[in-house]
Amino acid sequence: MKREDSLKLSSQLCFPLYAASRELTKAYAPLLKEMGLTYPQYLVMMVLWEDGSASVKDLGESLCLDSGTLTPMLKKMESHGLILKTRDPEDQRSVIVSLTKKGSDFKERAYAVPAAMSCMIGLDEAEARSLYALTYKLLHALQAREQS
Amino acid sequence: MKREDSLKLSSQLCFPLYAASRELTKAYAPLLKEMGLTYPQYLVMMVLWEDGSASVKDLGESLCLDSGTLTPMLKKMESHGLILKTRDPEDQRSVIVSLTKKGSDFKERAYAVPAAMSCMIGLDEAEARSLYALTYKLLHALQAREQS
DNA sequence: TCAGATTTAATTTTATACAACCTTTTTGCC
DNA sequence: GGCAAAAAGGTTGTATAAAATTAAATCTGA
Repeated sequence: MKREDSLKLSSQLCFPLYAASRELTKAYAPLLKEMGLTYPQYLVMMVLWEDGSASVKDLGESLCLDSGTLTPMLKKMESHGLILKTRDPEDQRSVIVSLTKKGSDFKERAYAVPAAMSCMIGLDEAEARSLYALTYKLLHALQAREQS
Repeated sequence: MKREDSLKLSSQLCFPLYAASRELTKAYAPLLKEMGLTYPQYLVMMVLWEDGSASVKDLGESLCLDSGTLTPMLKKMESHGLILKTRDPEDQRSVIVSLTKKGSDFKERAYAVPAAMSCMIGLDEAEARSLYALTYKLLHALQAREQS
């Protein structure tokens, strides 16, 4: 690529990723609205549906989010009756997040979400698999960079 | 995929996209810091470096951002001396954004940014091209959905 | 054992994002 | 011309995000 093209928006790999990520969040919104969830909140719920409970640190590592984002988000989810927060008796620094009955029951309704989304992405299965692999590879490369 | 797996975080196509997008923004930050730009502001600058000037509507269409995001962002960029805002004499509704000398001069320094980023993404050229194509395909599919 | 280092959350500050709504201006259309 | 509809940008309210700082609890090595 010529130097003078390297600053064109259309040459950027990062821009469609950034834009598609935001459009995806917007596409999720109407599906999650009936459960009163936002997309990041839905991700927290997925971790909890799978693992039962998790510390704030665990959630942060799973979702690549820090406490500055999670703490206010979890506070809202708690006030909406989806989760409970308790201190770990073994280590009082750690806050354990778990599901309420309501939060747990939402799992059944949530199965409709990935089903509906798969119709919206406009990719066939091979493309979706390829995109999945590439975004994870990119994510891991960027995370490795953070250590140094 | 089995139904019970469909809500696992590791089955989601959207999550690595969402996480990688945020990690990318973080990776850009130190490169842009010396120019006092954030990643979204850098995108605005790229449009202006390429086109010279653009209305708020043009910027919104190019970057998939609405006035609720752009208006305060452009206000900051103006106060930092990077851009100018003038009303279009042809259409008083429209605000034309253009570069100051300082903003224009930053283009030379910015060539270092895509060069540095290409080393960070951990993808070879074929993978980068493939990811570019897939994210644009996804972006366009999601945008088409918005009309309906 | 106990002082310092580390870990874990919470808080604060700054900067997006987006939906919903509002104001001003322009455009159609009769 | 006159007026409804559309277009453009701004405003408000809510929800992330991330960096930097603080505070509390735990761990660790001399």
